[in-house]
Amino acid sequence: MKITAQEEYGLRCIIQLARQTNGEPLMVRDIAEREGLSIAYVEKILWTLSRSGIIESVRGPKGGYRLTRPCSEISIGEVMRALGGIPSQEEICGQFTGNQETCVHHDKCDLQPVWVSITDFVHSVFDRIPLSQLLQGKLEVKMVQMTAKAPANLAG
Amino acid sequence: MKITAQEEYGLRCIIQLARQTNGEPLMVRDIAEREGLSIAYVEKILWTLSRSGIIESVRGPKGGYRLTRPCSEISIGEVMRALGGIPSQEEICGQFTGNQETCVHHDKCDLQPVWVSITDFVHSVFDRIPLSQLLQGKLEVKMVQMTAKAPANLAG
DNA sequence: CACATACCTGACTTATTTGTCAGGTACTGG
DNA sequence: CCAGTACCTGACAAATAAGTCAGGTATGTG
Repeated sequence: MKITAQEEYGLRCIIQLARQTNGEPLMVRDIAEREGLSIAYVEKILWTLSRSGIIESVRGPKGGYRLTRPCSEISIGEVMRALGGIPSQEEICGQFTGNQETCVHHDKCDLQPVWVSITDFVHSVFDRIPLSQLLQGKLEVKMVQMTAKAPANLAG
Repeated sequence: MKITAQEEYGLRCIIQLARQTNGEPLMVRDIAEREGLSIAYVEKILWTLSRSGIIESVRGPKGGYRLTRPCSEISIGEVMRALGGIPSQEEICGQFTGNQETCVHHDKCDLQPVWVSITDFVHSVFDRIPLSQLLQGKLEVKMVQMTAKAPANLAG
């Protein structure tokens, strides 16, 4: 379970935009410098984000990028999805088909409930954290413990 | 946040071993057939798992692989870690350093608490599910909702 | 309207992950 | 002690992700 470069750098770039309180667009060059990334790479990442409508560009002198909505109304989850993000359960099962066209387990998969639970949870966590919350210093995220159990009639 | 092929197929292979109730080793060929994977690929995956000591091989005729402990004493988390698994917080911060040697954010990173919370949680979920629980039909995993908040003095 | 600024975008290179191949080693049975 | 079975292992090939390059387009200023 890996965090991709797209996700990490994409979130970091959009956090830079969220920091921009005066409403003026922020240049790619500035973002690249602040994050220690190349201009070309930041352009590519921001282009991806702008296609999803989360950010928009302003061309010409004094141009740059800015959020299309206040940062309190944009969740991390939305950004993650725009960046490729966490797969849905269908995507997971459709992705690992081995040598076959479809997964050999069909709907009798022991692993599927695990992936579904984890990914659903991660989605729900990310959907509840707006960008604004990341800017307020050390964010505290508390998560109550889960329980896992098989149907009682089969347990033993 | 992607599930890797190693994790998916590694877990599926070890589930096949966990199904083997008579204590006899299971051949690579059988696993490959049941999972729709090539023999060579399954060999590679099982070799990785055997290096970590979770499974062991029996050579020669009637040989194969088996778990080194009862499946009730092996957690998914342990298997995931053997397969590359979920990164620790240090690994995440050390991985995305852009053009620099180290991440430009040092310890003032807005994103770090998010990754730490999520990965800690995922670890704790996986560590609590033993392989035996996966075999008992449809596993139910319930997770109570999390809360996220910034320190009150900075909120607004 | 010319020019500088700064975004736009597809093609390309490089790195990493995924999956295969080939030849080797250990064990068992006759 | 020979032959067949089945694991062992490094090197290679293919696919995907990460990151760069080059030339283009829109906008504001004098």
